[in-house]
Amino acid sequence: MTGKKAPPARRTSIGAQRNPDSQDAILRAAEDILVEGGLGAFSIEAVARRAHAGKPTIYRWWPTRATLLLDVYHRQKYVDIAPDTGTIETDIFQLLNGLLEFWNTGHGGAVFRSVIAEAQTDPAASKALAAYMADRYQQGGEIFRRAKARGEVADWVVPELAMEIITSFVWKRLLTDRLDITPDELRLVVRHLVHGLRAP
Amino acid sequence: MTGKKAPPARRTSIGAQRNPDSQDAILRAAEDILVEGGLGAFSIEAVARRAHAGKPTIYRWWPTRATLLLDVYHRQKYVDIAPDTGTIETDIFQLLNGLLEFWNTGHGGAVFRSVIAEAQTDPAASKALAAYMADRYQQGGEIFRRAKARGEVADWVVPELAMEIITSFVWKRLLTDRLDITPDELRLVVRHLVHGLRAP
DNA sequence: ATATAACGAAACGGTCCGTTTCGTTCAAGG
DNA sequence: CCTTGAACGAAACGGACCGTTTCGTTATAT
Repeated sequence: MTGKKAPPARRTSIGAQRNPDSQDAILRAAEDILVEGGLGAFSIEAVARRAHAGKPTIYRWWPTRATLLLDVYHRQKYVDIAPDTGTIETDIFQLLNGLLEFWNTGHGGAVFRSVIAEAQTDPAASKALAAYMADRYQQGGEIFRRAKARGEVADWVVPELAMEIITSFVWKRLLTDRLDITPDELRLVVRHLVHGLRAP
Repeated sequence: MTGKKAPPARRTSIGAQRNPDSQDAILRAAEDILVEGGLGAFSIEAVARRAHAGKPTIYRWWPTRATLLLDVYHRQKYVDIAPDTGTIETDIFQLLNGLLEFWNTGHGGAVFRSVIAEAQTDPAASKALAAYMADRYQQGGEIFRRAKARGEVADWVVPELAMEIITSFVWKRLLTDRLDITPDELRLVVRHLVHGLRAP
């Protein structure tokens, strides 16, 4: 819960400039609706009602549903994408575990699911998501660059591609409502990824 | 393209029983709309218009949007989920390559994307998708059972989990509009999965 | 002091929702 | 053979949300 109504009375213009109170109220209302009712309940009308804001105010600053959604998403503060524990296997475990915790405990999971779903309909959301993911892969790829420098991972490993591979499993779990992964299960998954499937 | 209008004139009741012509027309119209306009264009109204069907006829047989969507999806005929080439690496390559071709060349990709997106909103769709996936993992897990019998993959590998892992990468690519994977790239991905990321 | 822009509220025409009402066509059962 | 009942397409319903416009108010920027 991020709260519902900060000013009890009517909020109004503060002159010829954007009202940060309105902005906050709208983003908070949007997040609350998304978490409580999912993407199905997420409409501009509903956000406007809950935030006690006018629809034109929302449309002025967020021209589409997707931009508002992405703004809610970006307000979430994220986990460490490139932990440095000294070994690649624990790095990956830590990364995925942090991601799962972020999705499970906060509102991150519900919001991110919605962004992905929106991207299946709205090309702008799709593009924004792609750009965001590319950036994450670039940053997170650091754990593989370090591991390659240590001689720990094979030289044919492409850091960005490896990042994409190791995160795709938890993506799928997020989208199929099966985020209840125990640390033991996660360790097994990481083992699959690091050591491969071959017999020793 | 599955065509648009089979009977040029008005289609009517054939008595106190379901009219298969109407059923076909509705499913074809639904698929066409989905492929042409995506999930955003997919409404019961639009399907009824295009199929020259009454809305009550659709609601009678498909109580929700999700059930119609899933029916369209299930009409797609699918690829071999458990190829048997003799080695696990080529088995996996063949499996993923078939999946990519199915998604890229036919309508399978567009339809499946929509099903996943719908599952983020509709709990019924989510449940149906989960059941379908569990079944696919069970069937596809056969390639790992065979490989374990050959002593080719490690004995700690869980077939169903391994299936989930190897398919999650292409899932993510489907959902982020990046299915343009060359055979070389795919081979590299499979290499990641089979041999792991470690240095030899 | 005036021009300008953001604000919330209310209302607009339009689309889709899910349902009901109608006249029809025809299989099933007495 | 003839009545009953169910499925059919069409049309219309109230309701929700869309994206936009119109309004009176507020206060910054010039």
